[in-house]
Amino acid sequence: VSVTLADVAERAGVSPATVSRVLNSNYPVAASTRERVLRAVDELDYVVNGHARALAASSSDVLGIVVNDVADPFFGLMAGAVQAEASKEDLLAVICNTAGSPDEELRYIRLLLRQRAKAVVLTGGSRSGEAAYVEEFDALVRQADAAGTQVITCGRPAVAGSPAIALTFDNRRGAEGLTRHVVALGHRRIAYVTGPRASSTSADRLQGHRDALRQAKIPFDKGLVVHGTFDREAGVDAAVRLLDRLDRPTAIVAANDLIALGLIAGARELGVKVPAEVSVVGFDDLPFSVDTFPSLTTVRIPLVEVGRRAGRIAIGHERVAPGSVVRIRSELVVRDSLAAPR
Amino acid sequence: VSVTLADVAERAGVSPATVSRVLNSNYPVAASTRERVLRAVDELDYVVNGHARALAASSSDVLGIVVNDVADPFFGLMAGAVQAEASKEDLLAVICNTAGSPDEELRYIRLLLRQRAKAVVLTGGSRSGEAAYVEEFDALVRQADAAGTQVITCGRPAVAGSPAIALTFDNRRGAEGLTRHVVALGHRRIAYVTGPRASSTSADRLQGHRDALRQAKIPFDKGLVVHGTFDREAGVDAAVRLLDRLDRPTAIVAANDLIALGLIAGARELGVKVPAEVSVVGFDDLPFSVDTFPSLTTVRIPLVEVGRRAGRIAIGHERVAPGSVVRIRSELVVRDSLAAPR
DNA sequence: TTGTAAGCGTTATCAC
DNA sequence: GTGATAACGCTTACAA
Repeated sequence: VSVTLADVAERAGVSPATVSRVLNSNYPVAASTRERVLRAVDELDYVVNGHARALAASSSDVLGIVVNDVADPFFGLMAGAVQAEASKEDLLAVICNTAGSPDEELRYIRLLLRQRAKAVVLTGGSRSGEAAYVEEFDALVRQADAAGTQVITCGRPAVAGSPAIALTFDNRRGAEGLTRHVVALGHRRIAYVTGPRASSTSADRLQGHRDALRQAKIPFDKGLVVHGTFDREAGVDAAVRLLDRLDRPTAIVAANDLIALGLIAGARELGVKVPAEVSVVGFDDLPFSVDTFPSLTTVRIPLVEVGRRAGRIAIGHERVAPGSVVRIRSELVVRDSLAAPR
Repeated sequence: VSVTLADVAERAGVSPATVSRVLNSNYPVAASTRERVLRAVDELDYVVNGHARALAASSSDVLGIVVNDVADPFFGLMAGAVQAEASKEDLLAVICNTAGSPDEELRYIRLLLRQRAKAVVLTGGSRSGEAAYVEEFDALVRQADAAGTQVITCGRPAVAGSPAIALTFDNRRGAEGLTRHVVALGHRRIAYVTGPRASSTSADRLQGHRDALRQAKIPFDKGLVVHGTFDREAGVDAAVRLLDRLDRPTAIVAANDLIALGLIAGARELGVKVPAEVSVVGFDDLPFSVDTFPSLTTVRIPLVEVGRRAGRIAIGHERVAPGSVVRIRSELVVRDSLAAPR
């Protein structure tokens, strides 16, 4: 069905090579010939076959970005920044949405490797636990390295011996500092709403929270931990579970801002005042966290900078040795959703 | 540098054809042979060349989604929904971020056509005005049709005679209803903060606003219109311009929720109470609009359903004739950011 | 300036 | 079951 370069050549009365030259304008071609070729292209609605081209020229100008959830600004911010850098080098960045599925993630990585992408940027934490996944993932990273595709992770723990370049977030320390701050204000009964069990980000942040509790000699109470997902709804659900009872906590620490947002919304629905009756804090400092009411106390991760950095490494503007680990610092951001307990 | 199928064949002591058969498991192969081949694949870290495969098999399992801004949930919601549908058919959806640049948009569409994507889903309004862009865009849609790539637009005005399938938003009617509602509450001095001039979405919504003013016999005052972009910052800027003066409007209509969010934030900074001193309304009903303070009165566009619909059409689960137009209805959502003027 | 022809790394159609 | 071998549609020396 498809019209090929040969068809165009025939129609223009020239050789395929000439058509190719016109199309790539990387070689002198007589103006009149060029003219005829372009007309033929137009008349036939010809579109080069990218696969054939990539195969023949063994070139590739695409760069992949893998995200868990495009609708979550946490990922959107990083992805957008990577894309912006990529476009500076005329690379085309394609974003792949796994919707949180490990299988989809692997499928997309495979796709990108098959397409010989220049680089693959993986955003978000890894999945601990699932052995098959971890093994396959590591194998893919090795293959990528062998095939010359650079792998850059953003927010995933560095794997010893892996050729991937890791931009890591100090989730544990950030969470520790956050809870320490909550404790410093006098809170003792502090709940925690965590993300998916399998997520390394969840695990690290929860660990940081526990570190802070231990330092303050506050016993860790499992009954005050709610497990869920990383989205707003999880926060709303958790609010109901934590606030609709007599022995409610004076503060709730959320594993991310989206959950915190849900907590605030849930509290409002239940008629519980934030921060007067319960404090809520988040993590990530997504743009909306300044617009919630009350505005959110949280831990800032410079996501746009992370994306920009990953992009620059991917396009070779910043040279980093394979296997390097770049630690991204997070920072406490104090706003209005946290106050001393009454 | 790259290891090829032939390398694997040699290592396994079989022919390339056999390796191919093992890899695609679409043909009987002796278990022992298969075993050897797989080991060779593993040892060599072999990754099939997707371009060669696509060329030889003339197959393609990718679907493209073009968005203006990944970090904007307006696009993220649609893109995520399209992706979710695509994955049901084992298609891989790649999202391309144009960052609002017409050139990038065209580049990505070209990329997708070259890659012989199954379908291309274009989200967001079109750019009116720029003739060269419009012409090139229409040419690409024609080429896509010729090459068998289905084009589906979401929120872009339908083009007569175009083979693209258009899911259109009733921006004009939605905006008209919104402003009519504002007027009904008694507002007469109503400002409008619009998006990019070249955007069809901007133009349509502003037109709807003017329609409503005309019906109410309220003269249109250019001094009350602020031009900007579709993001939060534009709203903050507009707030300063509109509220920091004596003859300030009693209500401000924003071209989208992000702008409205900025307006509310700006008003708060200026110490102007919403809705007591100024009402603010938005458009789109993004998820956060229920979490702002006060919550946002807006017009709902069912973005997730739109994306799902586009996805279903793209994967052939829903049959729609080329050139069809599907009108998506919008709906007024009344919340707290709008009140009668004092 | 233009044409010829040899790849690029797969898959698919034959034979064996 | 397995192995040659011809496509697939393009780029790029090398010739002319």
